[in-house]
Amino acid sequence: MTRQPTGAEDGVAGAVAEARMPVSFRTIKAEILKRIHARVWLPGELIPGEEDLAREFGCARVTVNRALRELAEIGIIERKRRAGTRIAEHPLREARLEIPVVRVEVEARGAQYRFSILSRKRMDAPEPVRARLDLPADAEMLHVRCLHFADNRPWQFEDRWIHVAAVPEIAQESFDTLSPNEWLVKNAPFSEMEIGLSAVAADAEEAALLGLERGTPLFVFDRTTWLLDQPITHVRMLHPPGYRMVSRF
Amino acid sequence: MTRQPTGAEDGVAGAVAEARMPVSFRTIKAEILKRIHARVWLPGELIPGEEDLAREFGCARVTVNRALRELAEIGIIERKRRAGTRIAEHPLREARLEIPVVRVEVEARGAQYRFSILSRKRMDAPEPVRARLDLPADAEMLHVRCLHFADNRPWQFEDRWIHVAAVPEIAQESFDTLSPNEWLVKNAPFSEMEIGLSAVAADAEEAALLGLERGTPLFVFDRTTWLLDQPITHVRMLHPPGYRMVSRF
DNA sequence: AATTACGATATGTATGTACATAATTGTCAA
DNA sequence: TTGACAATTATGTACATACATATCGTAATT
Repeated sequence: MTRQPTGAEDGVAGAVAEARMPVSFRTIKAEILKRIHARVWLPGELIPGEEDLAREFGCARVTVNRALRELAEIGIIERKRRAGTRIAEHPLREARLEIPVVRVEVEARGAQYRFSILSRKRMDAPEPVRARLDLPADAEMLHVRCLHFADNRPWQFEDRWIHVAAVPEIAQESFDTLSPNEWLVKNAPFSEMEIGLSAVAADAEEAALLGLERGTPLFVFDRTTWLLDQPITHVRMLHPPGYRMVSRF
Repeated sequence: MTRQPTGAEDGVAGAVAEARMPVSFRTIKAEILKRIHARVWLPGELIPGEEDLAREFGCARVTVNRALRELAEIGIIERKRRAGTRIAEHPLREARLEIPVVRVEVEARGAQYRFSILSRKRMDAPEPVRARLDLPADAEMLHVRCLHFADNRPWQFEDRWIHVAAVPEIAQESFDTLSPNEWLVKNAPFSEMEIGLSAVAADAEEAALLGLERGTPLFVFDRTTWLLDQPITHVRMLHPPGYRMVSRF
């Protein structure tokens, strides 16, 4: 290929003695943050346009654009087409919470993973579950209870309801190699999900299963998923104290 | 944010020969997602290189690059320099957790917000806090404890450590109009953050402050923030039972 | 005065090009 | 066999350029 439509690059030959290191978009991000912090630019204030910044930093506008775009993505600044870029007044930011497969999560800590199915049967879902999934009373549901272990110590108690019609293949699945969690992740793509995080006191059964005293605080992670408006599953996952869900960014 | 319909959405397939509308990186993202969903490309599988995809879509490599970069950012695919791009094995989906200012969060529920500073003094931080912030023992720290109310009922107990050197202006702040939370959000931008979610039993003091029995399960939300490697603050927020952090997407 | 049309302007995105960088692979020597 | 090193290659990023698009302000029109 090797076309050279511009071929310009005229003056270069004789003029430039020192080679300028290209300015990275990272450098620019850092500099912008520094200025915000140093109160050179105050919240709500309009900052110079991309063109100006590019001139100031001695780089291309696209480079400034990328820096500003990424800052806007994490809510540090706000941009509008004709209006320009301004420092966010209320940098309401969002964290991204990674939701791994339980097995991977356990193994990532260097522990040995194991799970055991406590029960698996078709039955009518209780009202709260039906309501969350928005399903009629007679919808065929599969109820699976499963205990996940890390180094043979209870790690998570999973209480799951599956809408059979949405994942018919699950009828044949016995979960003897893959946990319901992993099976669904691999076999049932979803487009929407709602997660809830909270804390509760262990009831008698939960305490017994997790090997804890009744009333022990449990970390609750519940999740409901849909594929294009069709409810797939609702799961409630309980963790013993000490568990910490982390996200860094 | 920053969505726009593009209006393009051309059939792509193959027919369009003349007068090509530029292919948007959005189009490419969508197409890639479609292929993953349709199992054209399976988890773990290597997909064609940027050059090939650019040729296939009839666009510049940079455009494909942007599409793939953004998909990699949300964990859909994984990229390595010499190795190429592959579909993520464990489509560990991630939830976006919005982290509003407490006041806004309370007011959004139609409740009346109020807060009260329990203590505010300079003191050495305990070892765990220092460790998390990666600060030496003699770093000057400000410790602030604050109770947030919704309709006069305790909503959150905030226990915060601030690295004074990172936010010197805080020395003069008395927090009589803005809570530490809101003050920092407005005045101390950060570039990195780590959040942790867990459950604990209320100790005697926490129980007293929140008007609960000792041992009651509390939902814990802790957050540490940095601005370019400089630690800013570490905060631990405790919520009474009933609190549920939700995220839908 | 209210409404509409339009031009100016800042951001948004696509392209071709070039070079940088990381990581795998092949090659050769110890 | 193994370790060092170079060649190869896919991704990562920068640049100049061009055009697209959303808006704001203002002028023209109703």
